[in-house]
Amino acid sequence: MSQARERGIPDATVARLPLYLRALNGLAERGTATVSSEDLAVAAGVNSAKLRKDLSHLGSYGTRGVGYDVQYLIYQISRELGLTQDWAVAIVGVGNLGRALANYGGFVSRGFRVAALFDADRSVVGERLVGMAVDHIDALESVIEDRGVSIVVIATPGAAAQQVADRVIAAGITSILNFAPVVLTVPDGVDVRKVDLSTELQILAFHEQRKADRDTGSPMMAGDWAEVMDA
Amino acid sequence: MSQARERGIPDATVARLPLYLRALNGLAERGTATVSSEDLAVAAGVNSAKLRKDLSHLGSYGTRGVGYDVQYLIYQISRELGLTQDWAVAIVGVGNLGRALANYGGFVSRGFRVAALFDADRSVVGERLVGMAVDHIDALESVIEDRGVSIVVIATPGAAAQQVADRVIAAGITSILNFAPVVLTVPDGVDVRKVDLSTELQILAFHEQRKADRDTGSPMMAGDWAEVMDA
DNA sequence: ACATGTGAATCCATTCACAGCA
DNA sequence: TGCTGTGAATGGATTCACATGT
Repeated sequence: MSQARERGIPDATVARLPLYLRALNGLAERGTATVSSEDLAVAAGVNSAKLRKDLSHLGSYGTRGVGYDVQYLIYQISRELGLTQDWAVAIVGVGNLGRALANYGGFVSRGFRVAALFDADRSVVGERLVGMAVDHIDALESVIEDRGVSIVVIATPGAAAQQVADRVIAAGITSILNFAPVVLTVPDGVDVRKVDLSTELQILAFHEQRKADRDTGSPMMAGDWAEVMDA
Repeated sequence: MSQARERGIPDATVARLPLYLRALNGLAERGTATVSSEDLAVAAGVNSAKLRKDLSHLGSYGTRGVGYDVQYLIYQISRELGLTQDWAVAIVGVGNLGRALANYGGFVSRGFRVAALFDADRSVVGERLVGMAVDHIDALESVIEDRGVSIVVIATPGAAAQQVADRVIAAGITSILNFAPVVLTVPDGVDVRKVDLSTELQILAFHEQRKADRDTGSPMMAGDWAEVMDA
């Protein structure tokens, strides 16, 4: 039975666990004690076979004929995701986006804590934000060390991002959430996840265009690319 | 030859096209005229076989023995993504995040234009932001119609998101970029992409925990979940 | 000689469908 | 009976490796 917990949970599964956790928290708030894979799947927006397979990678936490205990499953998923400890997060780049991230309540949900803010602009350094003074980027390494930061969010302009990544990695960081629109090059063992607004918009535009083409029946002319390109 | 353009490009490929486009723009700025799949793959952070397979879905735009013409490939990918027209984007929810998105220059890169801003808070309505007055959410349908909005970004609190989605969909929108931490339920034919900060952090925490466990060799005790859960 | 474009092989994820258990 | 947990079947995506064309 269950080869489950011995080695690696599939990436696709890990990526959905936060989703399940959120759905479970919603159920818990409404006082639901027990939930079937079918109901939980609906709440999380996935199909129930996938949900059961995903949960089976963690272990056998359900009861046949009954379903899953909501509180128990919340705990198991939280533990698996490492949310029973709290993680010190640093945000590098306190521009529009960095500020929004620092203030965004849901962002620093249970398990995470903004422990440091950095910027290169001296006129921003010292400003207080969510009860925390912005440090100058010069202090990056020492502050990361002192405050036990283990996850770094990069919210700088694209041009600065790789350099910031290099420095935090040298300082021992192995988990980076990158909002800058560049591909970061990092050594093995460092995890980078990226959030890329313009990429997401472009993917939507692609599908939107497809829908429009299908409706009008217009065949999307080949066109002379040269005239569009120069400037 | 090439079944390419006749029917659907794989989703995984579509999701990478913006990446290639960005890498190509970087090369173009440095005056590079021609690039091999190997070099472009490095710039985009993928492997070259994947890159070639991806591009082959668009057509045969390379030259054997030579590589790809940078400008030409930029044009072809742009066209495929629908970036040769410009898309009117509305942002719903002008809080911290909505403001950051509106101001984020790279966000509204070539092909996209912020055409409307909405908020439910009367004290925000009328405020000007990126040369545009914030409209009250009551005007959602009429403004979307009037300004030809085709992509809506939801940056509201979670509780309002589904309601906003229902309304914009009723108004004819079929492309939504959702920043609110909820699973949106939408009819077939509507595309939703979500950007979820806390999910990304949780995925990083999972891997970070794995690394820590591997280093310490600590087996992650089973623990009594009850004591962690009550409150 | 060289780099693309692509069948074939492989790997991973999803879905099906049912055995096993409460 | 009802719902979980999971082998088996399916479907996609990635990678390999080379035939093809310049």
